[in-house]
Amino acid sequence: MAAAIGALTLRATRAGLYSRLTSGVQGVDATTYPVLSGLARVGPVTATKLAEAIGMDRTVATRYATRLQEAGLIDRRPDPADARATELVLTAEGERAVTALRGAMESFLAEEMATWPPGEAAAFAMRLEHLTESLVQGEAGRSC
Amino acid sequence: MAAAIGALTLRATRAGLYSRLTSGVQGVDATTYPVLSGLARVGPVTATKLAEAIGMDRTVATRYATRLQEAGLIDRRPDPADARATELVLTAEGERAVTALRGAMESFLAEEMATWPPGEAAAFAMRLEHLTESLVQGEAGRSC
DNA sequence: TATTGTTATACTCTATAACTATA
DNA sequence: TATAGTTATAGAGTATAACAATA
Repeated sequence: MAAAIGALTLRATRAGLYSRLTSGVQGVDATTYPVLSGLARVGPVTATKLAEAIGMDRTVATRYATRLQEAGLIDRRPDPADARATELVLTAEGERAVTALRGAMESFLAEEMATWPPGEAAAFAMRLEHLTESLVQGEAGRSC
Repeated sequence: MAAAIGALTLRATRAGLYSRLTSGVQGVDATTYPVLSGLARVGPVTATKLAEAIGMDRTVATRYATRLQEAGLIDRRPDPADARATELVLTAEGERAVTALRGAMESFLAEEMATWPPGEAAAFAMRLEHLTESLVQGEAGRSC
């Protein structure tokens, strides 16, 4: 179990997964992927809030957002409620990219879980999610 | 499920896990951890073979091995069968460090899995291992 | 000629600090 | 004064290439 977690969190594994997912989509790479998928998950938000949501530094998030904007996948618009804030939103092309990325991930998972007993996938996902939360919380707790 | 995998493979999560594990052990950090634990797993090997085993570049493995050697955790000895090769081995202090690291990981996992139904842990570990293998193999296969 | 170990170099990613504009 | 966004700078990590020694 420890070995499996170790292997899954290896930089090479992570980089391999992301680059495989993004290889078919123009304008996205392993580093900008979390920003794009995060934006798709939480909807239009400011860069600071998005950075918090995906566990990334503000400055990195804004830089990657600029890259994605240059690629035409996301857009910036002023927040009507706060003139300081800028909201990030997916463009139509960005939506298509996200759809493609999700499709690639889902087809991989479907293939992987094809032989699993019914109902196992949900239980596995729940445990994996909880495990990750514990890891993140444990880290956050350490700074207190 | 995709979200759980995404979160687990996030750089921040990985860095957090590794730095938490290694925070109590002198001479090991998040970057040298895979080298040390890999060496403990596969036994005395050359830097090139160790790098392959843990999915890391040869040059990076040798540099991190040097760091670990300077910290007194591993040692280099000539391979009797091949004068070109140098075998990496754990020192007594390195063995103690690995034991401490494994203990930290296992206590975390034990705490996490305390509420799981009996037998679930083994099934979960098996599926997680298989999932990771598929990710790695899929990446390797792409280069052919 | 190929391989091992290593070092040098350049490149990318990340983080700290600082700046501007607005609340 | 504090916060959002951004940019600049420095530091760490990684990968490509090249070297000497040996198979």
